[in-house]
Amino acid sequence: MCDFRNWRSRSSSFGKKRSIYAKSLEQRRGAPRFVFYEGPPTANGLPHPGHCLTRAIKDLFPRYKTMRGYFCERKAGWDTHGLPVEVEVCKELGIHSKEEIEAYGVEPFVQKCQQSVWRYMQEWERLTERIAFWIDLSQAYVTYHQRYIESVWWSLKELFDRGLLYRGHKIVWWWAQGGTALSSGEVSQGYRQVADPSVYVKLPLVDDPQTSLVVWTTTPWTLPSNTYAAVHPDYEYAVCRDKETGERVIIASALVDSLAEKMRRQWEIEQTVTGGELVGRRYLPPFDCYYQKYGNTQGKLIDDGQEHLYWRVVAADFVTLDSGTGLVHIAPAFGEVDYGLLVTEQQRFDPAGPVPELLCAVAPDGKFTDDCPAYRGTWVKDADRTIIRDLKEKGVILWVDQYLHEYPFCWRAEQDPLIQYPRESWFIRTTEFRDAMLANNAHIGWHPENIRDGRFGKFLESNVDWALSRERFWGTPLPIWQCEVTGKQEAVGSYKELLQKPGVSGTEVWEQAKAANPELADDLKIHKPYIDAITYDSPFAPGARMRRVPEVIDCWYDSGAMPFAQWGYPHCGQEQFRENFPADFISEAIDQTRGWFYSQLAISTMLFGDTHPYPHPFKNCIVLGLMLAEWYESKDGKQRFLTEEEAREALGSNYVCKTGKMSKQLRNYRSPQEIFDTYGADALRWYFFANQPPWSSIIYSERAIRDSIPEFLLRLWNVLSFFTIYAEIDGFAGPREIRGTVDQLSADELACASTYRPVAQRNEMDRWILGEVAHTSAEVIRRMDAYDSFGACQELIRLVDGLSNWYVRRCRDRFWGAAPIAESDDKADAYWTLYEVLLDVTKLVAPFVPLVAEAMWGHLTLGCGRESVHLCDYPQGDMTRYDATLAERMDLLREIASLGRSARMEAKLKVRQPLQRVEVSLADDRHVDWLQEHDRVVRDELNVKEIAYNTGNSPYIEYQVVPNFKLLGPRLGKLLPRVKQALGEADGASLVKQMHEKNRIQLALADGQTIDLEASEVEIRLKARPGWTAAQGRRCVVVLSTDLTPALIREGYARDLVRFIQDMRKQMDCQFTDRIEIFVETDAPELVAAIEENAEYISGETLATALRVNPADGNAARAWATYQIADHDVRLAIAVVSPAP
RNA sequence: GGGCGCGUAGCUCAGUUGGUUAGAGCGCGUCGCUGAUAACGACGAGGUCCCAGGUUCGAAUCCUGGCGCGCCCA
Repeated sequence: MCDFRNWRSRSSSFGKKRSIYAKSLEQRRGAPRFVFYEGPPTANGLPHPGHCLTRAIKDLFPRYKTMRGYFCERKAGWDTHGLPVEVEVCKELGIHSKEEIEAYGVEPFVQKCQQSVWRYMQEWERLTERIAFWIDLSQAYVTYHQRYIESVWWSLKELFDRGLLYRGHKIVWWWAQGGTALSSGEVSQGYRQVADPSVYVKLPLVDDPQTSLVVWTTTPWTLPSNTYAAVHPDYEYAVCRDKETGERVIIASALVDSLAEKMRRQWEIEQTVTGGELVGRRYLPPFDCYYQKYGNTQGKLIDDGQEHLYWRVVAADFVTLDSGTGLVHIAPAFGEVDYGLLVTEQQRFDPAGPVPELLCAVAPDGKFTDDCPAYRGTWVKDADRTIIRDLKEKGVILWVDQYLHEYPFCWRAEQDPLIQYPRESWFIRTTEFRDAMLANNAHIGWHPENIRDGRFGKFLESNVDWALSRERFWGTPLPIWQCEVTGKQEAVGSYKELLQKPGVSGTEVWEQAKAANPELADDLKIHKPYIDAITYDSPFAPGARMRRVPEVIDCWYDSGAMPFAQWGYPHCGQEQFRENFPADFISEAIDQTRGWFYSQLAISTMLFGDTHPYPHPFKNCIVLGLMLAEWYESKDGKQRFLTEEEAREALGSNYVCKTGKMSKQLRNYRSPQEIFDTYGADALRWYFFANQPPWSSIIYSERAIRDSIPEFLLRLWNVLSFFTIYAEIDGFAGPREIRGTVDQLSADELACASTYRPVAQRNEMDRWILGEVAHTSAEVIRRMDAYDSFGACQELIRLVDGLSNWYVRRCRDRFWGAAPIAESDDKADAYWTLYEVLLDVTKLVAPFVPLVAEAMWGHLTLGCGRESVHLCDYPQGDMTRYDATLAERMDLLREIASLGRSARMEAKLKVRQPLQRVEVSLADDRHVDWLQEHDRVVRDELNVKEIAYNTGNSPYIEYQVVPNFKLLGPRLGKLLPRVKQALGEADGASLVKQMHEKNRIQLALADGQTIDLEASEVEIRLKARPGWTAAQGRRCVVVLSTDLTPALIREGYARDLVRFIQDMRKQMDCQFTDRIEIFVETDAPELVAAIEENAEYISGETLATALRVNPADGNAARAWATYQIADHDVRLAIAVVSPAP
């Protein structure tokens, strides 16, 4: 007998599982590949529940495809570079800034980073094992390994040589005091509300100095670097004459009234123009520091003609009317969109001549440079006040007040405001591939589909060049060496290539470090600072040296290169790459849209777009939803609990249930480890798979996980438990009875057992459930092949429900019979059917719940055949076994039973009370004969003596004929409501009669028109007439006869008695096979009569060898218990006469 | 501010080209079963399908506009 709790803690040894994984691969070698790419997690943080979901989904499909016959290798990978690693190490060292790292020493710092990467490796490996994620950790690719980096280098050299890598500016959030850029995460931590000056500045037109553009800014210090003024080309602008001063200002028409009121001016609109008409007008900037030099400089446009480089009106779609004036001061050095505008302008000019440059009067330390002598050396924020004063004197300030807004400060130095600042950066010209990427994207199978044209497609459409470089330490070094004299650059594709350069030197730095500390990982030699030491002779200038540029690259590039870099391609692994490109399947959470999904697609499109047909590098991607936590907290939010029980204990009813982001700080979720220990990994897996489509957000709720167990896992396990109990009793040893080879225990193999009979010879129930299994297999395959794991789970749930609540429930007595299997075909059939179903179900669920399935396999195979269910083929679903008509009939049978129970409930007649008769009225007569032949189950289920079926007139029901809207809608259109009405008003019975006789209905409408309706165009519904104990469904009505005869009542008493005896058996811990003697004492003659009349039935049900009513030795010492039947006391005692062996 | 997604039972969610009684599980209630038993089963109550317009013979479903929530990006 098996204990359902066993599988919870069941966890076979890692070593054994690994070997089965290896075997599962080995036996598919040479088969078509199913290629899976592992998106590399970072192992320098603890895994959390979200990772469980990704790992579960990533495991499901490879397991499924392997069982389906594909060869699916699963190579693990680790993402190891990047800022998070540096931050961890900084925390450990208690330092923050880049300067501090440099003071500490780049060499020891990088060494620490390399070690830190593996800090939580064990936890990751344990999670991977516990959630039964089959992946080859021993062959994992690691992004800091030399082989990996050289592969990345090769790709960068390709891009460089094709002119796709360039140096430009990137506007970053800059901590001037610390001299470092902050990541967006860091920036968002530091926002707080401040009051900044709000300044409206006049920019007089060059050709009409009495008229000024008006721009608005909250950062006056950016005004010396002003380059353009932007308008929205579609907005209307007003030229307003100030009635007091006579001067004119230009602002957006929509804002004239509100601004005039704010500034207490009286403006009269002289003229309106569109933004487009303003484009090209020149103005005088607020400061002349650059104007003196460039004020009249013109450049040659690519489309012929000349234009002034700076201080013109330009068009920009990002201009809004929400604040300001509808005209925007553009300082490209200090704003990302501003910079974008400059780039757009630059592209209009012929690069042979002068082109607009980035005007930046501020140094990296946040102080003004010589470009702006008036404020030289002043910290920009301190200069604001002086700037406003100077501009006032100059008469170009229209208005000044204060503006409250959120502004970011440095999270490590709270008094330091961040500024947007241009840094030199390397870019990849991804914008050139925008259309190619979109074309590639169009071929990808996204799940859910909307990602393609939605979030991901939209992201691609607004593509900007990839800012590749990072001014950091721990990352893949950018493989570009630069001539110290000419500044000319070249890319290097491998370490070997580097060493072969002429006059190479500097390798000794690494060699010495390694000699001093032999423990150092060899992969470090290709990292900073060792790689920076390597220089060689410049091919561009005699005597000059080539030195590496100092940057490392964005670690997203690392992971995006994994389709080839995991093999070290092209330096090695060319064959592996060819065989494993592109991937059939990847999966990550939605936050990877701009991360790994993009980096992979972008790199692959650029490198392999010309040589490989789309899509690549992945064909299908399941985009997972975010995982949310659920917890309970006190109403003031101060106390938090993970379960409702804990909350209730501590707070009574003063708690609320919350769902929200998972948070390490809040500690609002349970560790996956605890869930595994309590409920088992499969419970978690099944919850993830079966409770919602993977792309909807998932609430990680302990309660929900627990509650999801009974519906499927426990139910399935109980069926197995039922089977094993009786298999033991009857000595049914399935696999051992097979003469011949026992391997996967397929139908062919089972057929070799002497008691196994062809399915066609078995009864309806057996054929039905085997058909259900076949049908479900086919459906599960269809859905899994479409990456619809949720739908597949629904099918499995349906199957197990039918198995447990119909097949086993209705077939129990077949297992209870006394005859040995060898002598009872029916019993043998029951065993072989249930056995085969369980085997197939075990295989079907194996990819979903591998641990439970493996335990089931063990119980079913008794050590015969394949050692693991995971080495079996997935059941294909033998559809010759599926009889659609039988399935429909069985469905109807279940519906009748259900309606019958409903009717009993209404009449308050418990099932133990037998009834003489039910009437079943059906909408049509297609299945009547069959139902009549097979109604034993219904009689049993409803405890009735007879069932009468009818499809004609019945006193209990009336007919309702309704149109088949789907068919008639297109045919009749507007006529349909009238047809519906006419059908409703006509006499249902006569319509049905007409239908039976002519197979069509002629319907007269109110206006005299006649409509001809075919049988398929209407639907006949049944309705119980009021006053009967009846229940109605779509297809039938079940009516109960509630008249009880004395004999029926007595039979009900007997069933009551049986129930009490069974109760006593249970209390006495009787074995299922124990025989007993029953003693009954009662004064009620009708009970005595009932017992005597049904003695055989009572003894049979309770395995009694003797039934003594009011025995002569009534006072003998027995364990009497008193029960009540129909208000009479009944005293009962039982004694075991022959215990089970 | 922009993009994407989501609003369906007390809770968590299904609902496949629009078709007339909107489903499941949990929870709740009533009852049953007691040879699957530290289980199991049935039945029931519970819905303005966020709101308002529109398209249509017909809308939870399609369109438009609101409102609310979430994520991503500014």
